[in-house]
Amino acid sequence: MMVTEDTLTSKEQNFYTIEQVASRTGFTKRTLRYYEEVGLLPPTDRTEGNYRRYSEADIQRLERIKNLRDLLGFSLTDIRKLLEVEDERGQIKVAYRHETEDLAKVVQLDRADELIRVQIHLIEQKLAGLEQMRTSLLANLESHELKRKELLAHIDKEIIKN
Amino acid sequence: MMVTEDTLTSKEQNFYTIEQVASRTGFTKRTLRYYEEVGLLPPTDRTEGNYRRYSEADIQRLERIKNLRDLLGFSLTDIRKLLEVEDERGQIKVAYRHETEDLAKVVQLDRADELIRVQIHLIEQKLAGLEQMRTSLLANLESHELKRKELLAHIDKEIIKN
DNA sequence: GTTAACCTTGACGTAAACGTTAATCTTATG
DNA sequence: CATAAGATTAACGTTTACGTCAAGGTTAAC
Repeated sequence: MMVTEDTLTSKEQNFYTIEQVASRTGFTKRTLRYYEEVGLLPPTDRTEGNYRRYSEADIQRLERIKNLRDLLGFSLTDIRKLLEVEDERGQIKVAYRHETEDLAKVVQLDRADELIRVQIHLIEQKLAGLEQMRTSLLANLESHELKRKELLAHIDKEIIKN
Repeated sequence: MMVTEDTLTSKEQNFYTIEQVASRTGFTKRTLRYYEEVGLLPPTDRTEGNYRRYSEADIQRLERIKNLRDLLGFSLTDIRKLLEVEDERGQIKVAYRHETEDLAKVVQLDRADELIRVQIHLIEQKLAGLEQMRTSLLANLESHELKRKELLAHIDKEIIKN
């Protein structure tokens, strides 16, 4: 039998089995392996027996993926690109300590910004479309409200007449 | 050779070939036929020679479908259900002239509103998620701007020193 | 140390949403 | 009326995003 609770609370480093991550994130185990396979999630740590061990960081990345997929409707390819940009940004921060050329840093910042701006543009397009849809739907509700009043007034008249 | 402009402006009834609809909506011709096949778009009128003739109403429905698909990320099955609801609403309007029961109309309006509200809720959730993403990305740009200034200042100092 | 529960990697299967090709028919000009 | 440009259906192909075995290795508990 297997434990259901995490037994590695010793070093405060919390790890999770694929089963635990599946139940906590809502993804299936298959999906978790698939995301690793296609490069959405970097290969996790492994145990001695080659079992995957997920970290808190992995889980947070998965939550991010879920938002991008379910909330924003991005394809996995889109998501991978988005996350690659973020990863690159992370690496820029690391490079900050090892890079000797200040100019090279600036160039990398410029590159990161360029990609971020692309993302923002995409997001703003979706925002505009969604807002338009919303106002249109709200207008529908308004017009229904009017019709409802008319109908109810008419019904009242009928009642009074009898 | 075929005309590129519509030649049927006689009865003010504007019709479009599948090619024209494709270029105006951004869907491919294959997709337009497919949507008809799976019941997303009701079978259009046909010409004598069995060519599809799209109306303005068809185009508007297609724009709606595009929004639901691209902006909200609904599956075609979801969209079909949503549009079926709207069709129901359309039929309510027709029923407006034939329905004798005012109360029945009100009930149907209520039902329609309920479903519209569900859509609005979905949209607002997506809006919130997108706005959060945008502000987060904008914050990134800001912080990069700061770092860039620091780096450039440092570079200037180096230059002056030499 | 065996067994049940859980993991691993293939590898093949599948549903959705179209793409592509083929064979044939229409139709607006020259 | 011939013909090029565009339309039709039918059918098979493709991509994405996983589902589903199958064959075997691992581990905790008895």
